[in-house]
Amino acid sequence: MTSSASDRPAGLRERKKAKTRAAVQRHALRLFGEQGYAATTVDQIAAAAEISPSTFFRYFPSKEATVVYDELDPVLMRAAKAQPPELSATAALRATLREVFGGLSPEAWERERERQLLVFNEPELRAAVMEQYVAGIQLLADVAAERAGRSPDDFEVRNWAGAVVGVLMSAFLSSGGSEVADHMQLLDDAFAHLEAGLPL
Amino acid sequence: MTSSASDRPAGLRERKKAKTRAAVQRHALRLFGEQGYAATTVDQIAAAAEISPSTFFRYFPSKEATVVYDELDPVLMRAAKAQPPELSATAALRATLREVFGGLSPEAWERERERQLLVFNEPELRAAVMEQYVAGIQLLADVAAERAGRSPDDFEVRNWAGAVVGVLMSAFLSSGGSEVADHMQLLDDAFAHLEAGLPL
DNA sequence: CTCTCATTTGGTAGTAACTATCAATTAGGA
DNA sequence: TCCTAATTGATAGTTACTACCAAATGAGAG
Repeated sequence: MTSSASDRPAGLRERKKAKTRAAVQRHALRLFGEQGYAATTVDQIAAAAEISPSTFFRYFPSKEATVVYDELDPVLMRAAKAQPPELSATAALRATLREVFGGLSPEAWERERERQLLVFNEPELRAAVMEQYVAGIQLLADVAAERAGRSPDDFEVRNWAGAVVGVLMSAFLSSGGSEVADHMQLLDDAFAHLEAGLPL
Repeated sequence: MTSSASDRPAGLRERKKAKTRAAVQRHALRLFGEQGYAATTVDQIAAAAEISPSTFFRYFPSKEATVVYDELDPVLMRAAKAQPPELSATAALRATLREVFGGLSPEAWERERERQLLVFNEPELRAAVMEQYVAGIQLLADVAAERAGRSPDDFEVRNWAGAVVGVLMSAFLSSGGSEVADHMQLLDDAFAHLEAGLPL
């Protein structure tokens, strides 16, 4: 590689690939919504997107991946790292969520909501998304560790990350398909409750 | 059904079924350990247990189920409900875990540890187990709600359950295959940290 | 003990998610 | 314009899982 391919206008090739990828995902989500996840075959998705089934698997490693892929993860990471260091781990997290989700376009929100609705109702997908949450433990632990000047393997750091992810999971499960603003408020309340030691 | 089949010496039929079920699971776990989960086919398991592949699926709904099935869940539930009502939700949980896991036979421990090791190393299985954890949120919320005289849908109750499950997940992930006693101690420390509001 | 009936079993055929591979096409640069 | 490398489509296979039917087998009635 003589020059990084991560910038510049991007050749026709790259643009076409991005477009195909987006089209596949769009048709997949549409078909899942219309017929249900299990009832939709990869062949149908490929046909709708006008590619061969072989090509489908070149763009997505699995049928699940069309739903599970989360474009927000890197954005969240960057926002988290940019929080002022004097904030506590939980406070920084709350600020990050407010920042990223607050700055989301209405269409992005709508897509996100549809995705969640789908994932919520299909057991297979729920399992896949939970894997993402588990990966999230690691990510959160990394960020919190750096902020606190501790190791990501530190017991308390990992414990914090686990509890946070648990709270997120629970919030996600409770609010099957509720309103957006409510959801933000709910998360904020949840973290406040967590910081208070979860009194019942 | 003129009389419940849940007691009495149990006919030859029932005994045979239980034996077959156990044999299938035993061979499955053995093969998974020897060759890895993905590399072991259902046909191999069936052959080892001397049944047909069809019959395998009559005993277990999926290949996953041979590993994921958790015989401890009902025991935990009963122990949790038997805790004195003056304990806080978290204290009751800690007591329950100490009780159930403390009273486990060495063989049961060994089996449990092997299962966890397997699940820990196979992504597919991890996803399946996550589903269990999700179900666990509901169970915990139910028990805690009854104890606190609140609804299982109560926001704080669900939040507590989510955080607890998150802590369990994290502890489970951190300690890939450590010693048993250590694991108990670790869990206890984790819950103490949680009750203190997770200070870093 | 024997006959019958419901349950259990094995086999066959099929579907759908992937994987590996190879030949044909196509974009980009010399 | 031609060469090279990336992208694609098609073909053939594997594996988890389902639906179905026919043979075997345990349980109870006579």
